[in-house]
Amino acid sequence: MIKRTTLADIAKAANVSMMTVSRAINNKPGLSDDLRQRILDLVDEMGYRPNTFARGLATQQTTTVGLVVPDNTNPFFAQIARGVEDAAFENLYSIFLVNTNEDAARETAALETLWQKGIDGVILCSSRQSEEALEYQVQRFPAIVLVNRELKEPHANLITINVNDQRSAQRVLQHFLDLDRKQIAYIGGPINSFSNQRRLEGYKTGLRFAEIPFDPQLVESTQPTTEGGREAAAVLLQRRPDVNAIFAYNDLVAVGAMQVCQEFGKKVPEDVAIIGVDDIPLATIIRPQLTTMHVALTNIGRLAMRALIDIITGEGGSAAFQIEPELFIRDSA
Amino acid sequence: MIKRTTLADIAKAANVSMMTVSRAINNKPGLSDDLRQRILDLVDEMGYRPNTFARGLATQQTTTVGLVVPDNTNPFFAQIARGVEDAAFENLYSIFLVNTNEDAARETAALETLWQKGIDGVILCSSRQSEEALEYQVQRFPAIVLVNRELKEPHANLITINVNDQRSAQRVLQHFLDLDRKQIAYIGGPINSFSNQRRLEGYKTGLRFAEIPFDPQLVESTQPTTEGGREAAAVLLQRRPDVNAIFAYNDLVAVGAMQVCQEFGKKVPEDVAIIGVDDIPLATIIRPQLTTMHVALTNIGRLAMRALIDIITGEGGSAAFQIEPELFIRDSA
DNA sequence: TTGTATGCGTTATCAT
DNA sequence: ATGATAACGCATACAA
Repeated sequence: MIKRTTLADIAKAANVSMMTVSRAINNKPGLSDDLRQRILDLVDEMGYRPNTFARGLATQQTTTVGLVVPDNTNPFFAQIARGVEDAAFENLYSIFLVNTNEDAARETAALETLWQKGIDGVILCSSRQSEEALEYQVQRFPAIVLVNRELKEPHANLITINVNDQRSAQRVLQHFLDLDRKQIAYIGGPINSFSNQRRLEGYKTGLRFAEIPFDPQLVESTQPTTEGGREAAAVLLQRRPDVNAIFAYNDLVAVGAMQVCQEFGKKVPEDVAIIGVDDIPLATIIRPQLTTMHVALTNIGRLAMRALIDIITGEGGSAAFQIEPELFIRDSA
Repeated sequence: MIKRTTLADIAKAANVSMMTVSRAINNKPGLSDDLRQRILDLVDEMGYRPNTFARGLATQQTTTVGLVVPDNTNPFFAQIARGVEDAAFENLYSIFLVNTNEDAARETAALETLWQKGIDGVILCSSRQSEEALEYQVQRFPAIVLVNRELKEPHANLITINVNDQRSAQRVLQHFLDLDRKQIAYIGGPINSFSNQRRLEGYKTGLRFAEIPFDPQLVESTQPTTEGGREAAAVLLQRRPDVNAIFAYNDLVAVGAMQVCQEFGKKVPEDVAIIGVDDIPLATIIRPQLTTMHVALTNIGRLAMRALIDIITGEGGSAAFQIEPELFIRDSA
């Protein structure tokens, strides 16, 4: 393996002090243009690259952030991660990726590990931590962006980004009612998921507007996966064969539900209309194409990363972004 | 923000030297059990956690590796990434995620950035670098695992993991022939992709075995996406309406091709049989379910990470793993 | 069993 | 304009 060239090597070769070299490569004033050029040439020639973490030790800035997601395999988070990574790359930041597997303990462990690295900030997606645990994390990290999660108290180093789940759910209900569907079921995600709770609220509010009594029999909870959607839909359809509309927690669940409906001999959308949330690529791949609440996932990722940088550089903080999804009407409803 | 507790803080509080504390937390011999316990208690109490990178500076080991993929949004790489991350987590390693967007220049830039961090190794997926460029990377990084790419020369700090694309393609052809299909098209991925070239070779070999002349008209190249599959299939079907079997570069392409076939009024698999590669989750979600060469993607990720650790710890290196895919017969062929 | 000196690669501070 | 020295947080080598 090639030995790394260090500042000291360049300094020796140029017959100057390390500080002069440091100034040269960091574009700081304090040396003649001639010398600077001579040093830069040498840097090029000897293939010198500053060690990020040695620099980080000295400056207390690592230009490195953590990205914590439940599962990078889930298209929802994959899209967000892509946005985060793109924005990070553009701003010369690097990202640590960690999966929590939807497990609060593993999430805590992940944050612990990240903290040990002295990174500049964290983007935490769909956190399962308790309010207090999160408060603690907000205190210890220099900067935090929470995606899909809120916190009661504002903090100068915290920005939250949330999809407007309530409105999203209400928009879905409205569309079902426009379609004259009244037996509207909600297949929700994990019960301890916050966005699930908000969507459930929106679902109830939507029903109230339409003066349809809330019926617990029309609500199921499940894992946010296709398989979860299948299981929940099967239970639901057995219990209430009269269902003619399903609002699914996300597109994955919606697709699972759609398949089970078809397997039960119900046509989509004629017999059962289905609407998902997120608009992941799968939504336009399956047939019938999924009507869904479109969320600009990659943009959320980019926004999250930029917000984090803003906090780090002291230009932001204490904001709460609301992302407004839009109903994309396709073929399933 | 809470001030970080350092070794020095603990040392002062315990009235011992930093070294004693260091020994205590690293489980090294050289101090009484009493003292060790007293220090550990203090560590707990004061919430001390060693700074990974400060430690890395001293030891030249960061327990951090880079994961370079074309696009973490692509289920293929998402699955691999998940395996890598899981294995990393289990072994207390952290991973930097970088997307290259299938762009060789961006890949080079990514590796440059990673190298600046002084990480312990890199897992490089589907590299688009030239042979020489890769040789250079192998020389500068302490450890490298190449997924989906080979190198002519072996290196002590290099391990490659490749799917047996040739055999994979031949198996597909064999299945088509069993089905009595003779007009077999190949919708390949990007022309500069190595696995694409190997699959094309396998396709040709398969034809030769069956004594079917190779017909360039039956080969198309495209992006490894559903959209790419759609475009290529449309061109193909227009040019050769007699096609009755399609071997697709991957499942995404296969699904796109399948849809276009259906839109052209061809039934799958009756009129056109289709087989993909990878067996991503989508393969079992769409209807008809996709017949495909199953590749244990998450396992590849885990294997890659473990191989990398083996090189780092000096227990491995200079190996070339071949992953044998298996034909999963479902409904599309 | 415990401590001291030194170095990892870089930057900040204060001199010159 | 340039350099010497200390500091970042930790570990290694060597003393005591």
